[in-house]
Amino acid sequence: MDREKKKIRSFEVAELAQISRSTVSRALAGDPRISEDTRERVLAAAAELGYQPNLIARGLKNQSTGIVGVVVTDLNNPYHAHALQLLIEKLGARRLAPLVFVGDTAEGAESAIERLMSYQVDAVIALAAPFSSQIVRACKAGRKPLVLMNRYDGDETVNVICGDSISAGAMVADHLVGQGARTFAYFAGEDSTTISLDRETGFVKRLNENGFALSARVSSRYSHAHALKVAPELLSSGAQAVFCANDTLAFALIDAVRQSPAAAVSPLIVGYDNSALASWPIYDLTSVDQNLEEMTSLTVETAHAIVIASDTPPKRHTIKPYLVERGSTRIQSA
Amino acid sequence: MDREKKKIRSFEVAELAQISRSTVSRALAGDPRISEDTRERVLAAAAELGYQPNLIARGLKNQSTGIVGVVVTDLNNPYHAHALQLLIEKLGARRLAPLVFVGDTAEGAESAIERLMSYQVDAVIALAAPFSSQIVRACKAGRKPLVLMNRYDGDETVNVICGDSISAGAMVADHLVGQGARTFAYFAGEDSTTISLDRETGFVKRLNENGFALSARVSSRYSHAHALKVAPELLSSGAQAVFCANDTLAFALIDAVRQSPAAAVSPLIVGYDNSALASWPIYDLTSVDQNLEEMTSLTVETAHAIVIASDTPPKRHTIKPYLVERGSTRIQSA
DNA sequence: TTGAAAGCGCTAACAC
DNA sequence: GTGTTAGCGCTTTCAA
Repeated sequence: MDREKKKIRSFEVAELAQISRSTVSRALAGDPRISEDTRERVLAAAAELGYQPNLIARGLKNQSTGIVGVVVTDLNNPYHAHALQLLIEKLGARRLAPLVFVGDTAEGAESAIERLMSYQVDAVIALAAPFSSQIVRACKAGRKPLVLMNRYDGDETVNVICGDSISAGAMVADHLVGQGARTFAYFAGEDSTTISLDRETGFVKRLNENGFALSARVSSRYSHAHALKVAPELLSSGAQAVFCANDTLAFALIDAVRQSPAAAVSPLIVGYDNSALASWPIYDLTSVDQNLEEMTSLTVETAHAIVIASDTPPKRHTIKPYLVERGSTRIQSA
Repeated sequence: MDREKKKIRSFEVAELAQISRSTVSRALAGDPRISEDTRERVLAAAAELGYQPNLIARGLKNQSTGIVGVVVTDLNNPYHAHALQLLIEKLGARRLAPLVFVGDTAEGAESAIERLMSYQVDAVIALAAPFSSQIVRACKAGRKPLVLMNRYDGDETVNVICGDSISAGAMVADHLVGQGARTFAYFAGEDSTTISLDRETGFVKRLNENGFALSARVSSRYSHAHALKVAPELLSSGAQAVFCANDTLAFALIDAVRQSPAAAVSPLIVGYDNSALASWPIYDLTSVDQNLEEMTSLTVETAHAIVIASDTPPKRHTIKPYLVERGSTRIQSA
C-alpha cells in the first residue's frame, strides 16, 4: 500500500494541517514569521501526504524555474561527456535542473537556445561550444544570462569560465625543453576557436623565449582515422617533440609511430585533456589536465549566482591547467 | 537593432493582430475553425514580434510539459554517453525536451526521479540503469510512465526497449566456434543485471549446443585498471577464445596479453558495445554492436507515444544486435 | 468563426 | 502570525 493515491497539491496539505495554503507555502519555504507550532504541523502533514511542490507552477509564479539550459556539442568526445556529467552533478547539488540540448551546428545551437528560452530557463551554460558567437547573440536577444565554459568571446557581458591555454602551452614547452628536445612540432586540430589557438600561441611563444622555434605544423580533423592518415607527414619532419591539440590526435600519432617502417625512435609526445585512455599502459601519454573538476564547479557556482540574483554582474574566471607527466615524454635510453 | 525589447506574450500578438488571445492560441495550434484570413494575420504578427509561447505556462494549463526525464548512470562510459547523445537528438526532433539526471547509486536514482516528478515530466527514460527496481517503484508511486532502455524488469506495466543479449551471446559462440576455437572463457563484469547475465547465458547455451563448455570464468569491475589486474588469471586458463562482457574488459585483456612474458599466443577475443576504440588499429577488436541507433529511436518513439496519449499501453521491444568482425578473432597464421 | 472568463498550482502583497 | 486575494501566461469550455 505504499502507492500514493494521487498527486498532492498544497491545498490538501493545508486541509490536513488545518491551515491556509499560504501558510503551507511559507512554512515549507522557511519563512521565519511562521510559529514553531504551525511549522511542525505543516511539515508533518506534508511528509504524511508525500507532498512535492509543483515546480512548474512555482516557476510560472516566480518567474524563475530553477532550470538551467546546457548546450553541448559532442558527447562522443569523452572530455565533453565527462564535463557534462560533472555539470549535472554539481547543478543537482544546488537544486538546479539541467535541460540538455545538442548544438553541433550553428543552426542547431541557435535553435537549441530558442527551445531553452521557451522553457524559461534561468540561465544557459554552453560547453566548449563552437558557434559561441551565435550562442552569445541568441542569448542576448532573449536576455538570458549565459555562462560560456571553456570558450571565450569578445563580449564583455557574458560569463566566462575558461582554462588558461596560453600557460598550458608554455608549461608544455618548458617540459619538453627540460626533457632535452631541441626540435618541435605542433599537431593542430581544425577548429579555430580562440582557446585552441591559444594553446599553440603559448607553446610557440615559450619555445621562442627558450631560443627554439616550431619546425613543423600539421593540422587534422579531430578523428582518430583522419589523424592517423596525416600523422606520417608530421613524423617525417623529424621533430624530437610534438605537442598535440588533443589526446585523440596524440593517440593517432603514437599509433602512426608504431605502424611506421623500421624502428624509428618516437618523438616525445604531449596530449591535451588527460582522458582516461592517456593513463592506460599502451599509451601512457603525458597530457594537460584542464582541471574539469574546478572548471565545472566554478561554472555551476556562477550559474547559481545568476539564478539567485539575476542582476549578478558578469564574471570571468581562468582555471590553471596542470601537466600529468607520463611515459610518452620520458627520455628513451636507447 | 535586432535585440528584441522584451519577452513577448500572447497578449501582445493579439493586440497587433487586432484579435483576442484565444484566437492567437488557436491559430498557432492550427485549429481548423480559424479563418484563413485571421490565421495569416496572427502568424504574421507572431513572426514580427518573435513570439515564442511560454511552455511553462502551457505546461501548467495543459498538465503536460513536453519534458522527458532521462536518468543516466555513467557518462564516462562512452557507450552511455553515445546513447544519451542519440536520445537527446531524437527527443529534440519530436519537440521533447530532456531533463537529465545522474543516478549512479540507488538513493541517487530515487532522488533523481523525485526531482523529475516535481518538474512534472511527461515520462521518464532510464538508460541502462542498475537499480531499475528502485526506479520502477518510484515511477509507479508517482504514476509516471517509464521507459526502461537496455534493462528489463519483471514488471509488466513498464515499457522496455532492450537488446537481445541471449542471441548476442549465441552469435558470439557461433563465430568463435567457426573460427576454430575449442576452449572458451567468459570475462564477466561485476554487475548482476539480467541483461548482462543473459549475454553469458546465451553464450554458454550455444557452446553447449555445439558440444563445448565454458572452461574458465573471471569477473572484474568495469575499470581498465582493475580488469588488467585480474586478466592474467583468465589467460592462465589457456582458453583459445574469450568473450568479454564489455569492450573495456576486452581492451584490458588485450593489454594483458601484450604485457605477458614470452610470446604467448593471444586467444581470440570478442567485446561488447563496439565502441569507437574497437575500430582503432591497436585493438582492432571484434565486438557486438547493440544497434544504439535503433534502440534509441524506439525508446524515443515509445516515450513520444506516451506523451501524446498518456494511456498508451506498455510496449516491450527487443533489438537484434549484430557482430562486427575484426582482427581480434582472425585466425593467426603462426 | 470569435470572444469572455475561468482555472492550472503556486506565492506574495496586503490586510488583519 | 496567518488568511484573503490576485495573478504568473496559457488554453479551453461556454456563449454568442
